[in-house]
Amino acid sequence: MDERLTERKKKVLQALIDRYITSVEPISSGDIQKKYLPDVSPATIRSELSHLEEMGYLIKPHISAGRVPSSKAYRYYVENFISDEDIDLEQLRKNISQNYDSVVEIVRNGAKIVSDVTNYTSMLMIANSDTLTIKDIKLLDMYDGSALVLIITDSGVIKDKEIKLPKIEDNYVEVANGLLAKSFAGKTLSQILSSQMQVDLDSELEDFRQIFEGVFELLSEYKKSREGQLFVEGADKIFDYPESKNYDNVKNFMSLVGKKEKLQELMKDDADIEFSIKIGAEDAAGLDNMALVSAKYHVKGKEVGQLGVIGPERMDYKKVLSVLKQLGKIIDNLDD
Amino acid sequence: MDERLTERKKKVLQALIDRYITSVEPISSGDIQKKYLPDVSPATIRSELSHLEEMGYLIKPHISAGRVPSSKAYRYYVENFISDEDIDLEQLRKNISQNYDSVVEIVRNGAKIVSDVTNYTSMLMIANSDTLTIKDIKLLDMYDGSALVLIITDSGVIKDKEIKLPKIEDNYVEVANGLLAKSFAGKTLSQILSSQMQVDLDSELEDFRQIFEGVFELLSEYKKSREGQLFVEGADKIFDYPESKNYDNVKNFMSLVGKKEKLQELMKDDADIEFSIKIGAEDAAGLDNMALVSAKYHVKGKEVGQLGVIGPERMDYKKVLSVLKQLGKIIDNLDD
DNA sequence: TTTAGCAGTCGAGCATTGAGAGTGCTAACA
DNA sequence: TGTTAGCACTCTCAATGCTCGACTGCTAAA
Repeated sequence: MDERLTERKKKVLQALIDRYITSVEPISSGDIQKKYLPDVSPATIRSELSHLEEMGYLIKPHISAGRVPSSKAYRYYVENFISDEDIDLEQLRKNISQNYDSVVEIVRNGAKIVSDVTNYTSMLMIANSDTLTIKDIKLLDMYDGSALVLIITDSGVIKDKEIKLPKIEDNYVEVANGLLAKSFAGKTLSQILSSQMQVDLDSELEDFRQIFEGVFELLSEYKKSREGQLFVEGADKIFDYPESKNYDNVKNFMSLVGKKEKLQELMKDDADIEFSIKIGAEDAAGLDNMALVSAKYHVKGKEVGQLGVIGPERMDYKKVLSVLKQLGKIIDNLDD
Repeated sequence: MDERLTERKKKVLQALIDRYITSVEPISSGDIQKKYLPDVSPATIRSELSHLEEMGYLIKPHISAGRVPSSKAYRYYVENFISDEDIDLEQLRKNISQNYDSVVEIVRNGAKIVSDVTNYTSMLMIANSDTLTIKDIKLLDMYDGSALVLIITDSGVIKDKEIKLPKIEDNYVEVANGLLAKSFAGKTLSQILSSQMQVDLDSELEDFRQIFEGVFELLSEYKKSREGQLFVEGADKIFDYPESKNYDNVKNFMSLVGKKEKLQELMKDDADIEFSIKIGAEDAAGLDNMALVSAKYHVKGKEVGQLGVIGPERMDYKKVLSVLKQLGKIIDNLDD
């Protein structure tokens, strides 16, 4: 989009969006003139508006109403009108430190925090664990025919689970431990779970096949259990928006928020972008009149998931972006 | 409530409710006469209806409309008109076995299953862990200044976590293990976490205070992390109900479903009842025009949580109860 | 006790109306 | 060429009144 807007058109557009975001009612030429551009007449603004409408930035609900921003306008808005200075860091910090004790709690409650602070519906999706690296695997004999499997990973997470042991010979567990470490240490979860590697092991380590199969099963179960888990908070926030006056909006919103798979899909879409903003149905099917802002989260530099906000297209992008950014920093910078 | 209803009144009431549950529109005298009691005239039914209304079982939305059941009517209905025979066991079994492989998955997806099958919003709450019994606690030296804590409980759950070790002397971990086992084995989580016991230990085991404190912390964190976790599925189901035509209904419903604390409270209320049915605001504040059916869940005889359905007051109680009962049996009877 | 008949009540749907809000256009002006 | 005032036009919204249809409650008779 290399359409250039004149300075005045920019001003008008920004004024209209700013105003619309707070009032959520069609904005008229007189409105803008009074509060933002008192030096020109409403008629002038009308002609600017009508031009902006031609360019696709504005929509008229009907002929005798004011105008409303289009998705394109919001996109222009987030790209051009939002700067980092708008961020209110301290307030969020205070808010969080007042209500949450530990880091773990903050991460666990990420969605709730964001929803509380922004007053929009928000969601937290746990990153998939493909790049999780195994540091060590240990079997711990429980002396009752089973063993405890400990999987030590690079993100400090340890997965525990019991598996049944085959007939136990004296140093069976010990040997198995050595083999497991040798086979798995340093590998990522997805490397391990690729079928190729399974075949290799099958032929080489016949005696320990059972153990290995158990471990594979545990790993894949673990992976599955973490796969894109998604938590939604504040779904009822929509009733605080004026948009909820319109039944279809509520229904759309709710049916989207209810479909976790759909949300996961939306969140996953841009796995490689730090911040993603999707506005309206043109950006993602099903997002009619809605927008989704999401951000990656890291703990000690390692990606742990995504946090997102979903709300009406006219959401307060400044606020949402600043909250997501700040929370991201807070989470990433903590020393456990 | 020891009001006796005549046989005919019962018939009329049941007919009206049955009909209302499917049509969700006020039921008229003629309606009932035609489909249920063709041997008497509408006028007769009218007088019965007007009597039932006096008794508080029926409500007239307005004078020229038919009648609608009151909360009291639903209560009478679930207590008197539902028998166990109505249950359709096979279909549910099939449905579940088609879509889910393992028991773990069924438990994890309990809310989703119930929501899918009943077409109502449903929720799953994990039981609190007060009665969880510790079988053993083991420290596993990681040789990097920290140790892995393994807590082996009676429900096969094993909690894993690292804690920092104080200066390590040779057999420190070994001794600690002995002490931990001696102190904790056989106790329940709530026994351990009572402050009384902490004091005992403080005086007796000064050298290992740090370890014990670490373990206490882990246990209480564990408890907290499991405390009444609640998952809601199918919140958007309300849009399939005719009730959603009414904006206030939707809003009420959504704001209840959005408030997890409130839902937890409602679920916890009757912790000692196997099946609980709450109908309308008289049974629980905030439940206007809604009903909540919930049931305890057990795995191998041990309570693991509650499953509930929340929907309009006129929900299909037969179906919901049968699904909850059957799923309960399926979960309890499985051999891992 | 039951019933038929009938008057009475109310809601849903529809058309009509007037007020209010904004726009687009035109013609004049800088 | 860009800006402006003025005005006609369009459309929504809320209020009003109307009719139609659906039930009920009552009364009087069986």
